[in-house]
Amino acid sequence: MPPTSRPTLEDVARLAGVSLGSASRALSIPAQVKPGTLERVRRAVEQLGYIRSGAAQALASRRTRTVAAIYPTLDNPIFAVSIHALQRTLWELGYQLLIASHDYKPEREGDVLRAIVERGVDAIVLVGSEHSDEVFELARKYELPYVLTWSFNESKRAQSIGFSYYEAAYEMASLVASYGHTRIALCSGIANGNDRVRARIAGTRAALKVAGLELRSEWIVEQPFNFEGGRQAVRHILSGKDRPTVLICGTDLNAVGAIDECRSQGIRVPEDLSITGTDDIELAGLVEPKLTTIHVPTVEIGVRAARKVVAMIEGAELADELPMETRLVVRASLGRL
Amino acid sequence: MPPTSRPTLEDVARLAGVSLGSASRALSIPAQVKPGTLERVRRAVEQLGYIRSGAAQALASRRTRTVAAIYPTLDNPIFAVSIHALQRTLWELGYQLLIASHDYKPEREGDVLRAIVERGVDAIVLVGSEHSDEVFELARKYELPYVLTWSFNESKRAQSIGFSYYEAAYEMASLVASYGHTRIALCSGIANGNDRVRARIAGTRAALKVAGLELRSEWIVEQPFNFEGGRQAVRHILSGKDRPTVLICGTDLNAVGAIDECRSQGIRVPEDLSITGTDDIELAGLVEPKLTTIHVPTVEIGVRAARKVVAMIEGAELADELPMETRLVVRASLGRL
DNA sequence: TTGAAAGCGCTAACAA
DNA sequence: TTGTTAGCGCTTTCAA
Repeated sequence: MPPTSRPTLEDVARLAGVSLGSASRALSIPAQVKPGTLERVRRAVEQLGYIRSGAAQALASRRTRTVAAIYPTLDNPIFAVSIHALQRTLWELGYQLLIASHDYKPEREGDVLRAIVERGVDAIVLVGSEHSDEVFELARKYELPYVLTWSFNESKRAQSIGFSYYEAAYEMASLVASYGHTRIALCSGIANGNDRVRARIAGTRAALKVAGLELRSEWIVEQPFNFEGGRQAVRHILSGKDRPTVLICGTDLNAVGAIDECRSQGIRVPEDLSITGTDDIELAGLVEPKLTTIHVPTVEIGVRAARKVVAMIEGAELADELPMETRLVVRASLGRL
Repeated sequence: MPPTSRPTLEDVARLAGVSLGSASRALSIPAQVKPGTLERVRRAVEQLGYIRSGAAQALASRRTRTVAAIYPTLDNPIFAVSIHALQRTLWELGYQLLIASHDYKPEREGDVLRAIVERGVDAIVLVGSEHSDEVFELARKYELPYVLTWSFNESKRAQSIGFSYYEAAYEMASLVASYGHTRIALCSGIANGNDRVRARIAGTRAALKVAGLELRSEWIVEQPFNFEGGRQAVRHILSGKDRPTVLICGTDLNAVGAIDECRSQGIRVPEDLSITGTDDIELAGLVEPKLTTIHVPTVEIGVRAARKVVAMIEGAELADELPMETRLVVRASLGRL
């Protein structure tokens, strides 16, 4: 017979014949409670099917045991995989994940964060290192620990878990140059409010400069990170009178879309146009031709972000993070000239 | 100068020169407050940078304005897209999304739900109609409204938002039979604890029966819903002495994996083996050959689940749901015999 | 190790 | 329309 309304800790204490305080301690700090008492509380909990009230607990303890994450979007596979790892790891550590997105509209992030703060969380996970002042102020004001993910930054002011987009882009551009390409286009993603995109452009440009090459501004194509963005990029570079021999894409999604557009326009990859990606999603090894890309530690970012953020909440000693490794994956979509 | 600690409603009331009650009402039910009072409260809120405490609000009002969703996994694109829509719609309706997964281990779902109930949410979104008794009991005991998504079921006992997997599978199998295939294999997904998979098998079998065909048990391959599962399915059906002429896949992910395996084994699609998918993810139109598949209302499921669940929370009148439409998408991967 | 009691910050019923 | 006040269910001193 379940009681008509949700049992409270007081019900548990009464049934167990102990005080409210002891019942609370039995659940939260069992080490401070005699085995006998513990056992009686345990039995009462079981008998009543008691479940703590998170709201009351949160109000009294000022801890919610939940972490919020704000992503640009949830439906990019790179984020979906990482979010999955984040959620699993948080779960193992005893935390829940509250999730939100701003659809690549950085200006909305403040509102989203405000709603989340109102809801109550112990810490937040953000993507990238560029956020509005409002975001950082809110975090400071409410003493919310946060970790910046995906892009690693040296600055000691914030914890970050990720890799250097600059370095990754530099490596790819160097590889492309070493294959003899001189006319190089970049499908970079949309730079506004996105530090990763800007780092990618800068890294690409730097590597080309070392090779004595130039990244022409008309060949930097800003497109969303999806298949269609890749298609558009191909259309764009084909519309000029001069044509590049390679298109470096900021995500594999763009690259796959670009390959598809080439196929429908009868352009051979890599013979007529080489295409490279970034991320090394599973699909990269499945398309024809297989994608030359950069492997990034998608799952590991989720796992480490979870651990880091929990460590911050719990006031643990924080090891200094190092930038994570990326790795060129050379496959057929990049040809030699 | 931000105050040293988070301002409370009492601080707001004091600054505005009104009572705590009025301040609360100004925020929650502004219609019951005089414009002048409202304005003073509004200014005090702004001046203090006040943000409500969700925990206190939840404790006093017994509402968290949070909805939980439990998915098998977050990194299947079909779920990622739907979750994104769910989150967006909930956000528009003023609710936050707490998200969890059980990695296709239905037996873990009870534990996950327990933790969520403890955390406190106003309602839950579940995938499929098959759940452990524990799940339904928990929902009942804590009077948690829930909606079952993806698979539509007639039963009036629960609200569901989705389509008929049986019908969808039936249509696909009918199409396949009408193309002259008689030796038909099915990569179904893993049936244990998954009503959608079982409905798919039943629907396929029923359609074939009408066509005078049989679905051989050795050609029902249970594999996870990912690329590798599709690859394995191809290996499996090639290992028998008798070979099917078509492989119907339960997800496009399987189908794409299957196509890839065929390519690496030198099997032509659809000449040597036809392959069909389910879901009509964006990728389905990008692979070679393009996938014959079933379009399912991925985004719409997320949107309607959000609306339904909020309606239930807010005690609104619930319209009867109808099964959602699916649609065959015929492309090149299915050949005629 | 335990019990008593004072909040945590808000909502909602009631009275004015 | 507003103010007053009693909780919501827990944690956490403090004393015993």
